[in-house]
Amino acid sequence: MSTPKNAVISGSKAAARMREAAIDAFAETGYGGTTTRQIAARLDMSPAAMYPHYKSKEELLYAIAYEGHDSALQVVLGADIPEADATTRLTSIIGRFAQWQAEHHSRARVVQYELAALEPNHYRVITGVRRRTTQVVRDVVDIGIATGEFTVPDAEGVTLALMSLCVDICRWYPSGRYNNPEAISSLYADLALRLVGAVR
Amino acid sequence: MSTPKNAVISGSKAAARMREAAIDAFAETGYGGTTTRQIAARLDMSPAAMYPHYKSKEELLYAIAYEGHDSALQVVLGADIPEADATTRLTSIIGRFAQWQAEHHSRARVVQYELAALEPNHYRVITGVRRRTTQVVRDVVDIGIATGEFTVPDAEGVTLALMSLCVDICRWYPSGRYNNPEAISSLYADLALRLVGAVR
DNA sequence: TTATTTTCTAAGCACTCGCTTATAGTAGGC
DNA sequence: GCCTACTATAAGCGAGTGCTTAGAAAATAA
Repeated sequence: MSTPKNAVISGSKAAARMREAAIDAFAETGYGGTTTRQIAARLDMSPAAMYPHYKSKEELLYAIAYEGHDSALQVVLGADIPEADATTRLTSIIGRFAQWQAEHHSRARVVQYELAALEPNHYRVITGVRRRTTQVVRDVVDIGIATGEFTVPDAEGVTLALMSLCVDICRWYPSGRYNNPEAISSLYADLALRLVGAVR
Repeated sequence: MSTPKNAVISGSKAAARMREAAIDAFAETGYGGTTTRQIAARLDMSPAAMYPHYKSKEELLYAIAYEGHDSALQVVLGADIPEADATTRLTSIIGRFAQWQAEHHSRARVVQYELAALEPNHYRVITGVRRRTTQVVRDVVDIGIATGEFTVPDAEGVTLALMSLCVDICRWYPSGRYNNPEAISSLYADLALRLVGAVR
């Protein structure tokens, strides 16, 4: 779970609504291009309404970024099937991760593109969570190489590409025929197997 | 060429310096998070220094976005080898396009991530240029499928993935061993051939 | 109920925003 | 030389910025 174990995210209903409003606003106009008044206005509240819940605009972004990255990590961990072969595992992990990026494309955009606005200490926490998510994929790639299921000259490069491909979904989704999370999921599962040269 | 054929980009030396300063600033703090005063300060100029060259902050962004997208299109067109086979063409195009993204990662970030701040008319011009760039890749994918060089169940999806993969470079570059444009170029050329299932 | 804590608002502070205006400096053509 | 066109500045306008304070309202606990 993500909610109570760190003091980062307030459990209050109003705080959650503020985060949702902020996500929409940040996704549309960026962190620097969004004012705290605009966020409050989306909830028909006064300009000061954010401050009982978050000490600053940056703390609000941090709460959003932490919740989002932790959520993505849980999705990847939950999609893994440790007892299955590497091909099945990679299909499940990338399919679900890509689906999450599509389903939550506004959230994903804020969470992944606005990190530069975080304080150094906050930034470090977020990149730590992100590293753990990447490591789940990397481990499966390594196992697939070891068992001979995958043919990969460069595990680091391919892992980078797998993550990069999924993360970029929030920049363009939806587009053309790829306008629903299920279509994304199956496309990206296939692309992932191609990238690792899986025998099929 | 990109400079004189449209009135978008001023040929003046000072205007070019303003664009460079703005690119660095926008890449670091985003369009909304950057002030015109900060841009001027990078050139040790007064807060009003931008206005003889650009009517507004948005016009400055538009000039940057247009120049950047046009430059990327020229790179892709220049990398194509129409008389060669599809495998060679795709290798050249994606290798050079990815290399450009790495070499110009600050510029690429502004050009690709800050488009939402453009006026609708300006936005439309930019997406037009982007569509032409994508079409170059799409055409080669289609030809490779037709000649049997590539095995692709879904040309639209694979083209989307090829572009997406390259565009996302500016979000993370440099990283680990992938810290120079040549390494990016060869990695991405290989990844592209994997994605299209090229016979090798 | 009353007492306590939490959540919100009205008002406003010190400062910054994009941009305008009026003017000074400067480079090149004649 | 001098005119013209361009490039820059100083000063400042109206509006908006993140955030603070004091206190009202609302929810929760006793």
